[in-house]
Amino acid sequence: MAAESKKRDPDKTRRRILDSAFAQMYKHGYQATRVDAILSDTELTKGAFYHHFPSKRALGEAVIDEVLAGMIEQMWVRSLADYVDPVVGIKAVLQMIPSMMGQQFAQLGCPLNNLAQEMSPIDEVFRGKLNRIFHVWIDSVSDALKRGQENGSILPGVDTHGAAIFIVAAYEGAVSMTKSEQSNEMMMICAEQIELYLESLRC
Amino acid sequence: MAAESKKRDPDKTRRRILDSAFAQMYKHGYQATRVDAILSDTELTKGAFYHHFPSKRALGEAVIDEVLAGMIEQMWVRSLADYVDPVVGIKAVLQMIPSMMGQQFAQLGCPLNNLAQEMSPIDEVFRGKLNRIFHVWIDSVSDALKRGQENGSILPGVDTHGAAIFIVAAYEGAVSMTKSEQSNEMMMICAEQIELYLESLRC
DNA sequence: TGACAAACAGACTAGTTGGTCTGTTAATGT
DNA sequence: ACATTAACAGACCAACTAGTCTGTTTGTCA
Repeated sequence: MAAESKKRDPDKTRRRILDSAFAQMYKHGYQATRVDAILSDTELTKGAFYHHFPSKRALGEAVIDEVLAGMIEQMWVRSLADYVDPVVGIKAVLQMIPSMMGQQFAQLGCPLNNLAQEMSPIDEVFRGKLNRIFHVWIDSVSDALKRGQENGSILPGVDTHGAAIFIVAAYEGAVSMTKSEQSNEMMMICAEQIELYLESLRC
Repeated sequence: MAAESKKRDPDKTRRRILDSAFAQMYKHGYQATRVDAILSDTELTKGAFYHHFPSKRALGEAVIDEVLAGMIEQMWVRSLADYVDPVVGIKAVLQMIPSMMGQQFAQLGCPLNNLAQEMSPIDEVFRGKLNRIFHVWIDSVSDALKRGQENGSILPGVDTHGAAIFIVAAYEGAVSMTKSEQSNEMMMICAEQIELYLESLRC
């Protein structure tokens, strides 16, 4: 049978909740995300929801741990590892992301930064989780730059940690401006300047 | 009489509401700001509040128009106008703001960017107001750079508009990282790199 | 096949929240 | 002094929201 919609699949159900929650949190933020909205979106009920998650907060934390962290891992950490030249790698990622996520990215910004900005001042647990992801990201950029120094594509004098922080910060700033403007124009202008900065790290 | 707390001063009352609302919105965002919280903070009542503002939304818009816009005007537009050398001016503002706003800035970030990130995807009116302020800010940086080109402190080849956008973006990114980390360390590291970028615009 | 637990269904609740409505009090102009 | 209105006071309400509780159904394993 093809239409086996009545069959139970707890793992899939949990995933659906997680995905719907991510979409809601991405657009409205954690606080403005409504459990009821997730329920009508997934066509599930209160019973199903609270069977899989003890609370809205637990769901929020699970979204960070199981969805968000994986996205950064996939988009940045793994991608950068593929390139010998970090400048080429970072440039490639910078152009891949907007095209991969499409219009949504210009409208909704960076899901990690969105949540970090909302939650950092009001919840230490959320902030800790989000900030740790930021540092995984920064470290992956820093590592790429270090490898570049070892293979002679990056100037030896470059402070890789400081540069990595700035690259992530500049990128987040560019995404923020893009979101405020609701147009990819801002992203392209900023990307140009970031690339200029990246070239200045070259040998 | 010194203690004239019973006297009525509608302008001052309105200001108190506006200031309290700004503080709440700065910390929690617009959506999570509660009218009741403003009332207990200002020790006013529902009657007073809804006499001065027809709705929470109108209050939010007033905070943007009357508080936020003024802050950017004061912090950036007026400050930059005082300097002949735009690089010196931007550097000075970059260091003035965190020291002026103190610990709050590292914890709560940039009030303009906070609101823009929260509201841009879900409310066109808010986004329009916030984005306009961003452009006033960008234009003031752009104008400073143009004056620098005229008086020979900035390279003639520099795209002042693009550079101005990037400076604001990089600054917002730096503030975001600082807020996520809850430490001024991020701000200082990024400021260093921004200054490096600024020097590259020099003659 | 029959017990037993996991997976779900959905009515219900207690606490919030923005906003309304009917007053009361202070200023202001005549 | 008196009328009139702006500025406020605060009880009240309807809609909403996270979470609970009592079931019912489905899978699993002996």
